[in-house]
Amino acid sequence: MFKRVENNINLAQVENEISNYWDEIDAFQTSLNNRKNDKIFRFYDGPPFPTGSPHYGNLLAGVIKDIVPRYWTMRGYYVERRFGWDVHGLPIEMEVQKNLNLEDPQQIDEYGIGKFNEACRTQVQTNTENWEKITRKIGRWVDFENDYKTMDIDFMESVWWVFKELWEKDLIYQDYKVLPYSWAASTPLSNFEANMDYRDVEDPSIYFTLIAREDFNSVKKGDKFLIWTTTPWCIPGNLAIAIGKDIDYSRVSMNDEFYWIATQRLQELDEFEVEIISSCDGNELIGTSYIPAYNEYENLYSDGAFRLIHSDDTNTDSGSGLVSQAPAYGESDFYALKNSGIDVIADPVTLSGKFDNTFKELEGLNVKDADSVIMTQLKERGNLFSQKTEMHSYPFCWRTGTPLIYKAIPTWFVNVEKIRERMVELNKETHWVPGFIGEKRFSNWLGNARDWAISRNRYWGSCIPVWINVDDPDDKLCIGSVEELKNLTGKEITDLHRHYLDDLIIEKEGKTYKRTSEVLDCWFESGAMPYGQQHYPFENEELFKQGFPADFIAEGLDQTRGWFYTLTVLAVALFDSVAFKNCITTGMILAEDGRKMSKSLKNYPDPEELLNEYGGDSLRAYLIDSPVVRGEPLKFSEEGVKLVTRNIILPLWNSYSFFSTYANADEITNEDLMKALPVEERSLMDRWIISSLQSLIKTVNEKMENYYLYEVIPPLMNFVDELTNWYVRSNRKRFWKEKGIDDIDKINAFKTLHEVLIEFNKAMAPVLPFICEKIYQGLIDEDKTSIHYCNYPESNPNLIDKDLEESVELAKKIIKSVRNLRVKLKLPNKQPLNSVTVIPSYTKSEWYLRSLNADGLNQLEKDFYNFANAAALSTKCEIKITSPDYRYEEINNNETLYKLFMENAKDVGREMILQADATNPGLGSTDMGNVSQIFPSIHPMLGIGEKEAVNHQPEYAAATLTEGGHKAIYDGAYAMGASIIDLAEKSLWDKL
RNA sequence: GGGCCUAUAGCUCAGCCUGGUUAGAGCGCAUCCCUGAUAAGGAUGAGGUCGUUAGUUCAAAUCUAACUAGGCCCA
Repeated sequence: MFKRVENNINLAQVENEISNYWDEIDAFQTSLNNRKNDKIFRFYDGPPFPTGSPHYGNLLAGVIKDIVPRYWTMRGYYVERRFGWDVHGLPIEMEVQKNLNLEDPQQIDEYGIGKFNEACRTQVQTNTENWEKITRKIGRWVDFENDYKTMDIDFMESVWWVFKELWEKDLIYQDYKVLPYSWAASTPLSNFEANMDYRDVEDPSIYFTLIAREDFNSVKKGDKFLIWTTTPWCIPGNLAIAIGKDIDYSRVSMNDEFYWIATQRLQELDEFEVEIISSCDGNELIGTSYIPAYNEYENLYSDGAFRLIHSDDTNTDSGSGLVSQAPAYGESDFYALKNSGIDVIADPVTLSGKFDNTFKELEGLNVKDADSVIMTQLKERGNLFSQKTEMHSYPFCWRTGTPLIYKAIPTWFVNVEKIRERMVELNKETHWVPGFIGEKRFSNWLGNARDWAISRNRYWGSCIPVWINVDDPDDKLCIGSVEELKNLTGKEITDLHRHYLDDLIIEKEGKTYKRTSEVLDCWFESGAMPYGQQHYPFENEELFKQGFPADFIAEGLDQTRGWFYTLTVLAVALFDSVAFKNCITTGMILAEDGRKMSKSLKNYPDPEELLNEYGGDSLRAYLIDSPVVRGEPLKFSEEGVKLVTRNIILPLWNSYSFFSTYANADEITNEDLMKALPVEERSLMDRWIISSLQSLIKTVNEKMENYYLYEVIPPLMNFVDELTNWYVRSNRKRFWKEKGIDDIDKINAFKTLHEVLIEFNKAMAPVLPFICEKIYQGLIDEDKTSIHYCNYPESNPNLIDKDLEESVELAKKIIKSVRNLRVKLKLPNKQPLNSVTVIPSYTKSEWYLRSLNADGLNQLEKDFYNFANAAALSTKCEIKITSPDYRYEEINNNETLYKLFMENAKDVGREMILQADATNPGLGSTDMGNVSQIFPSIHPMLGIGEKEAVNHQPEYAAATLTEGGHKAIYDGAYAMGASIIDLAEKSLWDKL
């Protein structure tokens, strides 16, 4: 017997009970074990940083990463789901620094790297608890025990293997990178940190001049190049002047001297009396040599320094169109020199932000203090042209409050440019949802990829496994495994973090090697995750190969530059393969006001409280049925979650509670249900709801197989409506019949509802794992089982009856129309009607109505009336069907017919043209034009593009029809000849 | 400054690819009905210069271009 359930339901409480039940029967593990010997569906979990508690973005990713694996598990695959933690990197270090009150790297060094790193390790572990709790609440099945952490020695060893593979493929090199730098903290900062404290400050704004060394094209020796800068302290490091090759420059005379300036910037000299001597393109100036303001780096002249070069970043929006280039202090300067083939760098500034002894007059001066000294010196040497100050926005160190500078720091790179074309090529193999992310955004990004800077001057991370000969910096050893390191050092290796490695010296062939101090960018580790989580190639080789590349991953849009990218770089570099075959990219979740969710503004509901109120299923359904799954932003609204609860989850529960109430009252058992007739012998309505469910299952499978999650919820919602508002509502009386009266029909009804509920809940189970489990448990007799062990329903084409579905669709329309009429006529809903006259607006309706009513089949008729009862028609009410008249006047006067006509008009029109073209080659634009000429005042109805018709390309001759279509068809056809009239008749009426 | 995305009813979004109907849905709002699935259910109605401008076309929410605003990422 079926248990009776309350129709009141406390979702969060029920979900908690279900969670406990799953624990009890070890449901997740069992669902995996059941598929142990089946095909593998490989899923990669993108590792989150365990800082703070999870936000909605994490939850969204978690939901998608649960739905898809649940679906494929039910489809019969083995889907391992290991949780991943990205535990290295700056965010954790920051958190720990704050806890320990350590302000900068110097203080960390004093505190002790070992103690600091161990504090990071502890911090990571305390954070993970919260994640487990919330993950449980959203119903995500994922293995926390058999997780992977980027700090595990196995993971870190695989990272070393990856690094060494790249090393041996000659994809790793060392160079400089210009980074935001805080001299007070003696450390480079991430861009993120650099953006944290911008202030408006007053800085010098000067024009200075540099003198042409010799004649070059229109440049004469002694000419002065006019250059603008707001950072005078960079002038000692100047090695070039950038111009734009397409910018026009003028040589002007002023006080008997000759100056060069961009023609568009001549206004800078308005206050002087100037005369333009000549002008030329920047192109002609490239290569001109000049004398630097300071001569300490004069030796670099022979290496190509002190020339005019091109830079894309030069513009004429401000300044003079000539820009001082100091490659050590500006990223764009650095690349401009590189691109010009000048491989020199000059950096007279120490790590503490002071000038070294290169410049005697500046030694020991802080760069900002040096500004005024340098300006004085320029003035003395005659290089200063003008001097004022300017307010602008400038980055400051968020910790020390001192101005940041940009400075070239030695950095390790992966040579991505070498493989980027291959990355673009291979990326085409990945199925992206939504498509534009992969085809446009990610593909563009790959195509423009620059070499990847992978080293960080930090502490808590995987170490760069390179030991350098202390006497010869070009002699380097790359270590690719623990074993290798052990053999070379003779020491037992138990951990690969800095404090275990920094003191390990390698003595080899009489030479001494010491490790380079940097750690790896933690993005490198996340990209190495496919290998790290399996400890490949040291273990699990077979397992790894079976599951690479991944079948599926999902993350937010921001990961196109993050995880998606790093996965791709490493997979292409190592295996010439994509890393994942299918990728769902989600949009960003914003607060309801459209701004970013912000803890301080409190403009969003706390995730945990929201889950306690509405439950995980509600949140899941809300997120999946929103723009985020199409890669667009979502304005998160608590009200939206509430609505989903009301529109999907409660009605679904109600339909089950309806079943349980009456099945219980009638003491119906599973054995009773076995007595039901086969589907094809059941009533029309039973066959209809079953057919509709089968069609739904077909659709849902198609969408899920292609990862179009956002196209899954609407049809599911639509079915909930059909089930609750049409099937249950119009069949209630069948369930209420007393015993002994038409027992079999009652059993059929119960059986149908029972079947539909079970199958529908299976179909919903990946999306709403809790409520579907709860309902399933109430419908079956078995113990200790779970809906998630079931096979996913597959559509049975024998049970699908499209004509029947359309008939019912039509019946629904009639019923709605009758309700509508009652309202308009102010007739009470229950007042019996003697007759209702239905004028179907097109032939097909008539056909359907006949099949419903006039087939002579009592059962059909009865069913239809049952159904009609929903509209409170009397069972004695006569439904008259009259034939519609197809004369064209009516088309315009009949809304339904008109709509239908227009739906078909295009096809009819196209066919007419094709036919006309085939049978009457003489028919061309003129004829078609005539048609529209004949009735210009009525409507332009038959249109054809001149070109297409003249060229006789019927496939392009997409004649279409507008308003007044029917008359137009007749008239148009008349204009074209009788054969077309026949065609018009035939094909039009066939369709109508 | 660059790449990508978005702009349609008070709100959230369909429709656009493949031009042609009287531009749809849900929520909200108003009015009414039901009260034997009731923290429900149903009906009706009001509400839209389809971001702006130009172009292509007989015809543009739909195609093209420019612009404006917002988002994400990168400089």
